[in-house]
Amino acid sequence: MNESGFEEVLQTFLEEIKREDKMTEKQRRILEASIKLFAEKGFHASSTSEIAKEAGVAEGTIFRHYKSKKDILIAVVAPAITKIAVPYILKDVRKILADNNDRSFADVLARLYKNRLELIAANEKHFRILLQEAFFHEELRQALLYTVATEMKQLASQFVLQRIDAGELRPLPPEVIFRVIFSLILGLVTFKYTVGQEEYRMLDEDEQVALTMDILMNGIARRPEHE
Amino acid sequence: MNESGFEEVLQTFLEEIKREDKMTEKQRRILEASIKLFAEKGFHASSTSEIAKEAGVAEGTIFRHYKSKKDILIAVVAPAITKIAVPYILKDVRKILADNNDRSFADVLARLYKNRLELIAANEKHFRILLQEAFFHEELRQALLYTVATEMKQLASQFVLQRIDAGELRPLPPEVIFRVIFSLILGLVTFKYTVGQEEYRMLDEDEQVALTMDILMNGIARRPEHE
DNA sequence: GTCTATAACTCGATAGAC
DNA sequence: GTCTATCGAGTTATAGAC
Repeated sequence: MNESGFEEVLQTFLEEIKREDKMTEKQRRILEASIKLFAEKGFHASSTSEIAKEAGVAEGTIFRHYKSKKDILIAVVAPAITKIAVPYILKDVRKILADNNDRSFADVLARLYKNRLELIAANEKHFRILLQEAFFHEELRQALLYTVATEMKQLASQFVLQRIDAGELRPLPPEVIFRVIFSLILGLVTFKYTVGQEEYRMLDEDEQVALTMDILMNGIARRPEHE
Repeated sequence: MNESGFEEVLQTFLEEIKREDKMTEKQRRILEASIKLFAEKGFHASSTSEIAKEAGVAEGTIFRHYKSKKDILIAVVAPAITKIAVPYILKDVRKILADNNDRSFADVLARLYKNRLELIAANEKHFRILLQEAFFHEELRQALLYTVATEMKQLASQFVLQRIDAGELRPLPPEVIFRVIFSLILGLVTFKYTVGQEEYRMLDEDEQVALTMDILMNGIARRPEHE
């Protein structure tokens, strides 16, 4: 899974634009260069002169098409997020949830967790920048949240409800279950990329995921044995 | 709890410095102004001229004491984090873990969660900036992590081990339990401040905490009834 | 309080398409 | 000729630096 990296998806996106839009050649190159530079170094660290140079156009040309630098961001990067980043982020989730109806909930989730960790490891730099920019710019935050969060929640809730109906899970509010599942992956990622080095290596990643799944399914409370 | 806000703790810190340190009056004022401005608007948004103005010194004076703006950040703000922010963040945690030895684990945790949500709600702006700057500057990230994370983990692990020994919790690796507990509060906070408005209000905060505790203690798996 | 660099942004000149 | 996309030197502001 994740055979196609971010760059390839981006390429497809750019070809689509070329085909369908009535942009000039230069305008397309500005757009392309902006996405590239913003994704590489972030919005703030990319100057308009760099964008111009990368796109092979004069700096003035940029402002003929976009009235400010922020305009490039919201007019160009926000759609790119919803059209590139979001499908890319969700692609595997759909596949994993759809293809594994016969597996146990814990098993599906373990796959999902490992896949998320792989996805982030493979695109660490892009995630950093996306996170950083989302922190700064309300427009991008919304582009991300109202697509990724909403859709992921929907996918997960549906899956959870199925499993509740099947008697595999306790009948808890699905949005709470989703939040807990999401929290645990968020925590795994956070620990991996912050405290990371020292203690994270004490247990390997698979063990961390397995133990987390165990706690998610069974809780941490000791309970009286059955017999 | 949390009677004393961030500003008061800062004040105490500044008075201490005045008393004990052999800094010049101007140097102290630069430090004071830097912390104030960085905490208010963040590092990037605060210019050296603003700092100079706020401190009532010439801009040149700043560069006599610190060779660059980033120097101010790591030489002045990093210590301030470990001396102000960290004790402030940990204060209530200590109290809650120490004062509640007779209560159930779930009960203590629920108190802790509610307290953390209160702490963040009361200092939302400062947390935002701290998070943002930690994201950018390795030095601050370390100042935070290697004090907050380490100490909090130690406090929590100790508490968890007690409860494992007492037979209240399953004998799982305490660092994993800590990570899960931490993840869940991180998730609660993240949801509150992002997707927040819509669905978070469907269940009130106390209910969210209670359900999260329930899942943490008992898991989400349906199990055969005892009888 | 001056200096230098660099950021975002402007605008008159230009040149090829029709 | 005119129109429109383009160029790029120049403007203004503000940063950090000393």
